[in-house]
Amino acid sequence: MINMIQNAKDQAACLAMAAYRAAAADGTLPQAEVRTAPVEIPKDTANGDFTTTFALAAAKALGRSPRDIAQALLDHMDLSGTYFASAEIAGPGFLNFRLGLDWYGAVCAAVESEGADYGTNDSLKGQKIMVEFVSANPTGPMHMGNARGGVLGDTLAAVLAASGAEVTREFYVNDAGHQIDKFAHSIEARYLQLIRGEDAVPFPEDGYQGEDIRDLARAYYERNGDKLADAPEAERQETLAQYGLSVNLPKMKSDLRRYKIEYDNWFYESTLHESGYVAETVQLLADRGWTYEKDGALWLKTADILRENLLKAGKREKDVEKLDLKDDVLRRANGFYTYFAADIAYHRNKFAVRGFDRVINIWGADHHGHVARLKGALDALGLNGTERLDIVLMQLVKLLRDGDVVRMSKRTGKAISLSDLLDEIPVDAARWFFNAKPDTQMDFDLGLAVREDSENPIYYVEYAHARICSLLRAMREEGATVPAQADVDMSLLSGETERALMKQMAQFCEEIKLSARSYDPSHINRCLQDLAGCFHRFYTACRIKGEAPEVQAARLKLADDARVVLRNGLKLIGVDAPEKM
RNA sequence: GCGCCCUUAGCUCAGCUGGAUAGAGCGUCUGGCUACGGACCAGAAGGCCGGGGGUUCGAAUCCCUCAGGGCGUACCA
Repeated sequence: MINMIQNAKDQAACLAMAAYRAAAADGTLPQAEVRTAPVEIPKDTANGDFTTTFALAAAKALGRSPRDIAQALLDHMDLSGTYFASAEIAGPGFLNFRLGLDWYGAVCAAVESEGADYGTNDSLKGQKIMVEFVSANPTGPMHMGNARGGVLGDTLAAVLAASGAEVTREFYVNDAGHQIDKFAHSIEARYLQLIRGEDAVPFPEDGYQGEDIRDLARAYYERNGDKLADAPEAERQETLAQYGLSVNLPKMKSDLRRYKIEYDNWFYESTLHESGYVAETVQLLADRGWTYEKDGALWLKTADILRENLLKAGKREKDVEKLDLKDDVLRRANGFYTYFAADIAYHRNKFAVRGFDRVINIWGADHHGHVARLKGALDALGLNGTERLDIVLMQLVKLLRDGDVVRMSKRTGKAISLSDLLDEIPVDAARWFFNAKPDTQMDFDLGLAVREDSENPIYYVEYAHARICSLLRAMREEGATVPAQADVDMSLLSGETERALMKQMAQFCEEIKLSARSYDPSHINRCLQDLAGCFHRFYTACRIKGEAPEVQAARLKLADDARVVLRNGLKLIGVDAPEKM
């Protein structure tokens, strides 16, 4: 919970504001409405640890040059008892602060006192959030897109939880509807082909062609023989579909577990249909006047809903007219509900029944046309989907092997599945690489991911952790122990590399918060890479073993602190922190 | 056609709510341990931030426009 970056920023802002008030009080600066002093970290830390642009921003309102304002602030500022050792004016009017030893000591103290919880914050405290991700069709194996979505969802859930939210990870099982019929028809055809011969039974035109369908039919046949051959068609299809799901779902669960993803809940679409919740939800939309019948089907007035939302969001009327918005079918002429209807019911359930404050879905970018429609439908139900439902769209993955595009698995000749991927590369490498910014198209190089050298960033980070563990082992053998922070003389850790390391340890807290806020946990990867770099540089510059006892103790403590932060960060993204490599 | 996303170093990408000389990693080149793990470290070269306009003290960042790439526009899921 302790975030020393935030604390320092707050303090710098207070100092600047207090200085301004003092300067205004004695007439050095004119009185004006100035609410806050923005504080940031300079790009080039040679300019200081923190800076405020107060003087630049207020120049106009105060009618003075930025440098004059900054000088007046400096003249009215008292740094005693603060985290800062000095302040100075630079450039066009920046006021730069330099941190003192107390701040660095506070960072190390926070790592010591919080341990495995170090880095967490409470910015989302009290919020009940669901992250729904992967939710792959259970009619076949999971593919590469699911690999990326799996990591993103799982890691996003982790940083949200680390920000204080009560998080539920959910998998939505599409075990109903059209694609299950297709699944049933496909297995049925393969099953009957086994009994009557390939030529005697036509395969449905839009059926699933994959080898896995044949495998399911064969497995059922081997276990149960031809007992379904003369059964009524509906019963045969239902039995085979259920059999297929009973094989596929455990396989998906085990593949995901192998990927280190554990869900809190698997939610079955079929339950929404069986309980009448889909029908009830559609009825509710009808009651509210959002539906109409045409050509035997029941339609949702999506166009009206979207138009209203767009105008509310500030779009111009003529731009909205150009969009050619269309309505959606909720119940087909054949009486069956569409996927969209079920999806509305599912999301109504998340908010209205299970009481989530916020719902985040990870979707492939190819579904983006669906986003506004689903949000709008929830708005129409009075559930404020526009505000409370967030869809993270992830661009698709282009798979490469040493620079060449890979489409098919060498072994099976089919699209690469999640389990193929994990056969080829270590799970930690997959998790590291797929934790990338969702909205950029991504090249994933299998050759790079398995390479165990400096080209592969994951080893750089893991190596830092293993190196520290190795040091600690060696020191333990010599009888040296990691001291308590209270016994560390911080003035012995005032070198450039030590300071940089401690600052990066503090920055970790910010990155978790930022990852949660921006729904982009890849900040953690970069932060860890930087942290590992800080450690390696410190370790190269500063010997530990054999130094004077107080120096050795202080540096050993710092190394151990770095180990804790590295481990916490790797845990967030689901990568092991190895003690040896 | 219309809409959404993307474009920063040779490659993969950072750049948070506009701030100082646009940063990392890899690759390339040059260096560095008889001492804690060289899977490391130091240094160098490498850029009209896709093009063009605008907004302002100040733009990679905000607005407009053009170009290139991806995706979508179903009584599919």
